Amino acid sequence: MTDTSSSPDYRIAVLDRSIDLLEAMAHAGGPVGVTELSRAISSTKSATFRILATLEARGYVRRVPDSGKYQLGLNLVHLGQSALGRIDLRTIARPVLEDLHRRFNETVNLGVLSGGRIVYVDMVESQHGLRMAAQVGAHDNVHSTAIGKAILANLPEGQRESVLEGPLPALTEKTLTTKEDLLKDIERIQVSGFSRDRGENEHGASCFGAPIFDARGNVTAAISVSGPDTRLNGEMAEDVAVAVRIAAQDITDRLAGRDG
Amino acid sequence: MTDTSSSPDYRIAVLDRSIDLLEAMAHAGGPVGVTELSRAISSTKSATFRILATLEARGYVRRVPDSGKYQLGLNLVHLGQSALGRIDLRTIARPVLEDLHRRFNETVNLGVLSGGRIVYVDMVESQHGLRMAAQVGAHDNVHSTAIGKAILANLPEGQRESVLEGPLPALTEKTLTTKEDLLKDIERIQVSGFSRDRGENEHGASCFGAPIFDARGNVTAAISVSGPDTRLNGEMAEDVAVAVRIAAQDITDRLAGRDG
DNA sequence: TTCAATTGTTCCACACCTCGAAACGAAGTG
DNA sequence: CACTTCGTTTCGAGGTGTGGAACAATTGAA
Repeated sequence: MTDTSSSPDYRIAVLDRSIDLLEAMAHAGGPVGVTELSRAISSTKSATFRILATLEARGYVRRVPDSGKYQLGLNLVHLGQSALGRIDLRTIARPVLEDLHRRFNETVNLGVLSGGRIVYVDMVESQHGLRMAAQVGAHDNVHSTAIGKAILANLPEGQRESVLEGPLPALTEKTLTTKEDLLKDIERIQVSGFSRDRGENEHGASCFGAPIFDARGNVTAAISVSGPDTRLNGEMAEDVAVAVRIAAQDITDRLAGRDG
Repeated sequence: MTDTSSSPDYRIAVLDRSIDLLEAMAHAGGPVGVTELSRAISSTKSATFRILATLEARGYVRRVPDSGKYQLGLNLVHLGQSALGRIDLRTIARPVLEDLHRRFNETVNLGVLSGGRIVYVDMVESQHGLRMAAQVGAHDNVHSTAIGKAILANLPEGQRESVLEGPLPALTEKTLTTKEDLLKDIERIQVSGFSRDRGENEHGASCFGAPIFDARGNVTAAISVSGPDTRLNGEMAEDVAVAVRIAAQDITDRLAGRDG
């Protein structure tokens, strides 16, 4: 994501480069060396080495013993948890997610809109071998997920427009990729109170979502229940849709201080 | 933590300062303004503003709407999860932690040694109202925790010495604060195979721990079961001690590829 | 409503910080 | 043994990030 706003550029180059490096390490999926990282961030070995040395001294990068390679350090976990911990939503929503999980034994997700993307902030995974799964902290699309569409349907007009005018890539052959198609779906969501992802984000997966509002009535998050469409169909699907809507309303009520 | 090694100083000042700022925000526990942050990191408002602008552009800091204050951004979650995800240990250990939790309904922890401190990487909390609890990503002392002492007892001599020569602060009146006392306790741990924290880290808490070894036989982590000493005593305590040792051995076997 | 205090934002001269290139030592490979 | 590649170190220099000041916006008290 680049800053395309018209605000003056206060960016600090070496800090941008350091973030590039951390993201490259997250992407690498295993220990990486100085030279490989310098190539990944289009920098020199000496500049890369100095960034690594600073991050290592502070515990944000770790040198793998006897290998000369680096990986992300555990102090990032604390910052990540602190970032998550700031969300009262997560604490309040958790019991509701667990109730849904107990009832249907499918994967239950909680996501928020952040930087034009959905970020998963909590998750209770199904115990079935075949199940939907993602990772807390992972990003996903707005236009092709049940959580994203549930939020989109309840955003103020201007914010919705800026999402719909943006890129709408096809993830599967079922993804809605035009503004017109999405607006029709959004109308249905506004009437029914829940969203549905019929294999739009992941082939063979089905997912029901519903929006969560804060005390001022702004949509801030959504929850969803997802699984293979071989399980989430017929009467089961109707039960899940109803339950997700009620659960999301329950979370909204708790956030507003109304007893559930 | 400052880098006190004798290695040449490759530190980048603005990166150190940026990390100071992120840590100050994590510590603040709520949205903070530019001036407050500049004071917290002993910098000027303009320098602080530029760091915030860069971090905000990249999603690592978020500006709270209509307030001019900042809080940690959700992109930190992804880095934190990536840092955690690198630990196969966590995935392998989780079912074992859950078994211990089901059996005793006390808080079960998994921790690793990192930067001379214990970092909790996973945790299953007791369902009792009165329970031990911490946060994944949180740090703790080596010399006063069951996890820390379990690791300490199995470190190579040189590594153990450097911990024991370091500061050994008293957390409670029961904390072992001399190298001599800790060495006696370490001998007992080496013979029995488990460690015990009798209110050394937290008044009124009891905790049993056992070490986990990697495929090469190096101690890398430990698990523990903890609760109030009103519950963890007598025969129950003996059962927990035995179970923790067996569980840690189970995790060690799984890491080495031996069927549990 | 007015005023003072505080905070957030912007600007610019310049000091010094970070850079890149080059060199060196170590490790691995044929 | 020779060559290649990588990690580490050094240093002169250019340009980046700084700090202080000024300005705009916000807040709170009278």
